[in-house]
Amino acid sequence: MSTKAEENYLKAIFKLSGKERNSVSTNSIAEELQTKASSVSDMVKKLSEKDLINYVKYQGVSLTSSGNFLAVHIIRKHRLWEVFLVNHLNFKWDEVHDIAEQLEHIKSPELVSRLDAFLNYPNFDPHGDPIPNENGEFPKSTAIPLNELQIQAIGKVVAVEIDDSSFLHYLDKLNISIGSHIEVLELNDFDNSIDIKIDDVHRHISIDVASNILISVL
Amino acid sequence: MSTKAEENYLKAIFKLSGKERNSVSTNSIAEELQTKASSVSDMVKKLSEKDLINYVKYQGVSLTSSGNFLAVHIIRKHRLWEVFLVNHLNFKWDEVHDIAEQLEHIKSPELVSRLDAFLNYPNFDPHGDPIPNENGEFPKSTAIPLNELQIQAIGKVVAVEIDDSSFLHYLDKLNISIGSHIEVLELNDFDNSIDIKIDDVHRHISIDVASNILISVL
DNA sequence: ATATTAATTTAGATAGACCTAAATTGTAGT
DNA sequence: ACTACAATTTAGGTCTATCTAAATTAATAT
Repeated sequence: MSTKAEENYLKAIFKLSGKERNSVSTNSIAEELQTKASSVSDMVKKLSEKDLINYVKYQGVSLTSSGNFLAVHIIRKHRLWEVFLVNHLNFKWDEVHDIAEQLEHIKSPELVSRLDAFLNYPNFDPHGDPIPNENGEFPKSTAIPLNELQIQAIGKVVAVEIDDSSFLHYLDKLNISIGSHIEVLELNDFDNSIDIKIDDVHRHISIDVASNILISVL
Repeated sequence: MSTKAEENYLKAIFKLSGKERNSVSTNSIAEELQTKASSVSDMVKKLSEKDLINYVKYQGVSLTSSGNFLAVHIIRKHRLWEVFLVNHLNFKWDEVHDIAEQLEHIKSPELVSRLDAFLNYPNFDPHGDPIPNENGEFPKSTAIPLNELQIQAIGKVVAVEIDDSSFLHYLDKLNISIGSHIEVLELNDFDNSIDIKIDDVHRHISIDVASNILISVL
């Protein structure tokens, strides 16, 4: 049985290793989990003994298939709970992260599958992030980050890559939400910022914001 | 901020001290929480330092008003989640206890009040147990244990006092559920067992079962 | 090739929650 | 009033998950 701390480490490693399944450094895990590198060294040893990660001293870690499976299932729970909180308890999308962080550690496979059914087997959470099914498979998405669009491209916001409340709050202020239609007006080479049009309003956004907004091109 | 362990102790003390708010012994807490008396001694000291309980060595403990408040709110969360699990996720009443034990420790006042609203401010959980409101006040009930009924009395089952799945399963087998109509046919002095009629079927039940079924007399 | 530096690991502590075994206290029965 | 026993507490240890500070290893730059 995995502890909450272990689950948080697996989730962090999953997140950091990205789609390319890169190996992840001790320091980056420490940064992600707001803890010290020495603590990470300790935990990484334990996870390795449990065969949840591959670990060679001084060479970073990567998830084993069972570690990956566990991580994905925690993400599944997190995102299902977010759907519940937003769709049924009327939370806003920027309010649910911390609560879902707690709920994701509830242990009951039956609960997860019934929650999934109750929510009508959603494929995406309120931030547009894909929800893996019980086999750990993610729904496909062809979305690309807003900053990779061509000039004059028109697309629809399908997801955001950060679930941090200050970021989401900022998007709310710009009137950007899942489903918003966006047209790229101008790409500014000097700072990589972008001029866009949303609901006929012109906006100027930074690369940091744009790269975390996923678009499906129309 | 209270830990899970502390919350479980407060809940246990609340349960054991009963309506009379009796002082509770170390041993009984250990028994209730399936732990050792020495562990209870340790924890009781900590809770006392936090002013959640009154504690004098060798003389048992009782909840302070803030301890009581906390305990009641955990019970509130537990019971609200049980309503959710049974009414919305279609769990059976004998399946929800362990999951609610986990959910009750989720920390988010906003979540509790929204869940309460979503569930339509229920007064009783699926076992008929009263759900305290946000001020910690329990809805009144005039129900009495089945074993205290007079012969020939007719009543309705309004609650059960044990949440244990084997007990609930047994009641299912006897066809007893919240709302069942029961008539007392015979009281057997020698073993305090009772003959009852449910849905025109005669049943024989022990005092141990009867004392945990609460009846509202018709 | 080697020295510096940055990343990582180890050593040794701490805090929470538990344990066993030993010591202490309260109380019931004579 | 005293003794025996049961209940309770203390002492000292374990395990998990942290930490700081020191030591080690890897990588980089000259």
